[in-house]
Amino acid sequence: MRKEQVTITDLARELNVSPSTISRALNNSPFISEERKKVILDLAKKMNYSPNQLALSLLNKRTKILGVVVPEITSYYFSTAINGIQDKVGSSGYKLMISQSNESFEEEIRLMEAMALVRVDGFLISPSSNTVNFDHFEKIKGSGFPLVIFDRDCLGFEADKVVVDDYSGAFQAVEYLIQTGCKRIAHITGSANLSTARHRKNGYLDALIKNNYPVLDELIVIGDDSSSESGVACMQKLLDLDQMPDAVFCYNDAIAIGAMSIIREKGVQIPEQISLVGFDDEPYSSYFKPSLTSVWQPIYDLGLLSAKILLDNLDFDKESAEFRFEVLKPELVIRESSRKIS
Amino acid sequence: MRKEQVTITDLARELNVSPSTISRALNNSPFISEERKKVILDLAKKMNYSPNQLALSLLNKRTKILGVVVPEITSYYFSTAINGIQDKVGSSGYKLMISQSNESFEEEIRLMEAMALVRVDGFLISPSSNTVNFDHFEKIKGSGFPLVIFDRDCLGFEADKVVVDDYSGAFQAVEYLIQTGCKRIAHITGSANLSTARHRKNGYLDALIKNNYPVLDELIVIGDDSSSESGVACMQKLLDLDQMPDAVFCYNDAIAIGAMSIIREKGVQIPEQISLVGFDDEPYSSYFKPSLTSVWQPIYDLGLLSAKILLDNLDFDKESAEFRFEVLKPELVIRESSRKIS
DNA sequence: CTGTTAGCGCGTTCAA
DNA sequence: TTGAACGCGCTAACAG
Repeated sequence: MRKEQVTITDLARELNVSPSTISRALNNSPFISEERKKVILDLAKKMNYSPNQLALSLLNKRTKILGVVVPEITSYYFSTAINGIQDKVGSSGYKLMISQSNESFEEEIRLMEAMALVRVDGFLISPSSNTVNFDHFEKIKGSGFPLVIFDRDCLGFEADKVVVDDYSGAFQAVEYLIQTGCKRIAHITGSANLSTARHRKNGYLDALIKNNYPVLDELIVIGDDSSSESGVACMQKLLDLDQMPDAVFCYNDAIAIGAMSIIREKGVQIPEQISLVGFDDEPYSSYFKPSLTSVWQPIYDLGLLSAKILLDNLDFDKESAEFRFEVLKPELVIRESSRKIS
Repeated sequence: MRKEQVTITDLARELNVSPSTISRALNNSPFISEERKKVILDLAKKMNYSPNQLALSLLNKRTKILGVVVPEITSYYFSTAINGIQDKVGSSGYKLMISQSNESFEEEIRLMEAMALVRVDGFLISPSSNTVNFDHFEKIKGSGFPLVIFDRDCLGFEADKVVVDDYSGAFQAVEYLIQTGCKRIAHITGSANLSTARHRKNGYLDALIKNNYPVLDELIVIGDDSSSESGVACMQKLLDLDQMPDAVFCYNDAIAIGAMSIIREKGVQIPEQISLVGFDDEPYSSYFKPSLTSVWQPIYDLGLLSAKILLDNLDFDKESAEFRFEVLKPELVIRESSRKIS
């Protein structure tokens, strides 16, 4: 059976004083005698009293809870970002309400509405890949909830945003492939609805163009999702071309790992015949054989900074200050799956 | 600036009726005329009214929030369990407050206390590897919070528990190694404080004993943690022995992956010279070269079932019913890193 | 220094 | 059918 909690009224009755006196003692107000305070504090401890945050939240209109919505929690990427978020807000006494949209637009709306009802103090959102309009964000923002968008940008929606410079990461990677002498560089891209996928693809395209490489449609493939299985399927297509590519830049490591397995299966040598580059630099990527060249992202810092910005906005209500747009720099990590610069 | 929320009082004033009438309309009580109800509902929608869960929680003494504490959210293992939990409770309108202890005992206590203050309706806990006593669990339980322990058992603490049969998984794996002709089977174990590590080690030991294999201390190594880096270090020790093992059963896949890399580096063949078996069956494990033989765990189901049990306990206050102890069965997945049965 | 009053937003008595 | 009163647990304003 649920035990009744001890309230200040209980303490007050026990000591024959008023609840406010108890309250004062508990919050060490100056307007109370030391001896009384001591007695009250002792009793509180003895009776195992703890304040009811619900009542306080109702009173203060702040819950000290932050809402976090990510596409999926099972990915190394987003769980690391959450890691950064928690490390930032934990010390300030904020708790996290976390949910995953599973890349569903409707679910994202549902989750945010539920969190709004709980009166979270603010939102940290990484939109789903199927989020096609931002009415729900506007509504949340319009209701006065501070909101920070992270990792995935939403064009046309104004808010504080923290993202990684995917374009630059992709550009670096592809230019590196060019420098190592690769001639036919393919790209396995992600959902066109993802800002990250678009930017990485643009980085790929611009690196080709800048170096006077032709852009060949047959060398750009898109899979059903961003999984290793999809990587296998996409790579299969590339291997089946009349002329195989001699390098593949993948949207992420999962795809690259899938690609690696099918390349190996076909007896094609990495990196001698095909150079392979991923994106994300997941922990296991350095343990593959050959170890995977990839673009490392400051994803923990991304979580940290997003949380910091949200906390800043919580402190003083900003009326219409300009929004922050922070871009973090990724870094190419060169390993064995790509050729060396000759 | 934070916008004031619309309350039933606002609606009442607008319509010149009492707040209770509004309340009745909103909760479609039978004691209200249809026309009034319609007017009120329309206005509520127009004014964008939404009920304040805080006030309701205070009144009902239930928040519809569940507290989840895991050692680390960044692991595939725990994030998948959380996945199962959310899928189970989401449809019932429960929200999740999730935190990671980072394997810290003190942090675990702190987090649970914070959640208790928020008055979560119940707890789903996977204890940290440094949780040496269960006073905090007893306290939480004593305060009337329903509590389910999952994945990692805590001996001596009575509660509903859902775990995986690590012993059986390990036993299966090692017996399989024996069947394939391995003679010197080593084990890289995890922190002795983890029930999972103890059970897997016992499974290893018993499989040896049952098959009249000697138990050799030099073949059992323990690392600093359960990471791939640790796997490298532990495997190094095994390779440095006068007589190298011909099989290694690892506490988890991360360790096995590390071990695999150093084995390969030394030019030792897998599985011809050394068979390698992991535990967890992480998504990437099948993509390694050679692909990793591992013990798959029903971790999503573990989350699902834990959540189900917690929800069951929430419905009707059980006074002193016996606790449930659910054990899920793991499965050996045979791949290329181990020899075949001849 | 201390007690009383009021109210955060809501649902549930009880009376009308 | 409706409204007034009350209370969930707490703090702040006011009065002593």
